[in-house]
Amino acid sequence: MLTRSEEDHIKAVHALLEVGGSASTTEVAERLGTKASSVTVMLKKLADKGLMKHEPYYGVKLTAKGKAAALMLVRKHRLWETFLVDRLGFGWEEVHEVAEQLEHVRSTKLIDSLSEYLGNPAFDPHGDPIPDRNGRFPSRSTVLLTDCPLGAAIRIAAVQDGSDGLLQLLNRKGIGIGMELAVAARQEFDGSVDLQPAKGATITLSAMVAAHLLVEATGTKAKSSH
Amino acid sequence: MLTRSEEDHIKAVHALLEVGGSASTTEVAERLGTKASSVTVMLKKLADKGLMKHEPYYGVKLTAKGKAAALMLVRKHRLWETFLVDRLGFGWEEVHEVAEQLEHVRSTKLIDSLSEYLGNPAFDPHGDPIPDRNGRFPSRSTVLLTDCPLGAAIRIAAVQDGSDGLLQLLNRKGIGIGMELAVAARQEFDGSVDLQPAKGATITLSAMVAAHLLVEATGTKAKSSH
DNA sequence: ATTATTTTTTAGGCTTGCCTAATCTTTATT
DNA sequence: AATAAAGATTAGGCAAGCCTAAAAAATAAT
Repeated sequence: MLTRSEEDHIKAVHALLEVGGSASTTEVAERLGTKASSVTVMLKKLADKGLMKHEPYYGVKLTAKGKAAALMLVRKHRLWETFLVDRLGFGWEEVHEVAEQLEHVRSTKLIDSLSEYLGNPAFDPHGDPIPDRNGRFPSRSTVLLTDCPLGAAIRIAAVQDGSDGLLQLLNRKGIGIGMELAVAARQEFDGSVDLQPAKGATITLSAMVAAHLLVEATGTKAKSSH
Repeated sequence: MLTRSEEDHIKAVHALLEVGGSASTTEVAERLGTKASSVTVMLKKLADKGLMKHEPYYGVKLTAKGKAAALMLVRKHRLWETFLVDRLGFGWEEVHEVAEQLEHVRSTKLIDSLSEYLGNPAFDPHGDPIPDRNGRFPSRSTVLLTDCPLGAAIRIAAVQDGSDGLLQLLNRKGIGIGMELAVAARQEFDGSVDLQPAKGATITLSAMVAAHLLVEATGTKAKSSH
């Protein structure tokens, strides 16, 4: 059985491999608020347990077993976030820390019951996909708002790596998951994007914010720019 | 801030003081599955933190601060049990272990939201009272089934210290919290009790089982024995 | 290519929370 | 009251996880 610290390390490695393709000792340490030396020892231990492949000085990869463990943690984390927001009325910027604790509770029955109770949601309040009990992700074709053609009709699908500050900013601008908009303009100068809701004022997002937003194209075809 | 182990010790001490009036080092150790020597050290540490009064060789008492901490743990435990049974469909004999983990999650907002979500229940699925956020218990006058006069009309209020085995036995006999019955007979020989539901066959409980059942008198007056 | 820098690993310590074994202290027994 | 038994505490160890400092390896810069 895994300790809490072991679970944290697996989750950190998995998250880093997801985005960057590599998970360095230092990066893992930063993410966990520990030191590289501690991480080295821990990764070695997890490698001995068969959860990772660790080539000293060359980084780590997760084994199938390690990946399954990571996905189960992601599943638990996102289901609890969904519970906190949908049922207990938390704001989406408040849930991370609590979910971080809840995800370590060990009970298969609990997590499967929770999923069912919530209606087996496929996406969490931030729009991130929730793996099913076999570790399979729901499929969906999304693209970064940054890469969206001008005039495209889109739906906000997810906020990637949303810090509390970013989520609060989106709250203030009135942007939420599932919201439908059109890409009205993009400023060459600073990369900022203007979004037009069906009704109401245009919303301007900086390039920095846009780079965190995953969107999916809606049925409506993109208009050519004018 | 308290560690998980510290919380476990406080809870054990509180539980022992509740029933027996005293909490010996050995009893605490048995309850936690550790050794008396470890408990001694831990209690001393908690005393240093101002949560207990520890007179070596003479036992411990909880300070106001310690008692508040214990009550908050009881509150969390019982609210989670209620959630598991009422919302996720767990059986009342399955919830203890999971609640044991959930009770250590730290978030005032979480527990208050959960309570509200559940309708601020005053009693958990075993009939045990749930302290409010200020540590106050709901009041109710109950008596052990063992001490109930013959002929009394009663309602099952709670199961005290119900092991999984006991709870399963009660399941099989069809006894549940809130059930209304009359005390139909008591056998001198073995102390067993016959209970008569409004409809259906008489249920016989051994003295050992009856000693775990807390009941409250219902409106109906007790008939004299015949 | 050699040196400098950055990154990773190893070595040695510290704290927490547990253990066993030995030493009190209190309580029971004779 | 003296001794035996039971219970509590202290002493010394051990594993987990973290740390700092030093050594080793990989990468970057001259």
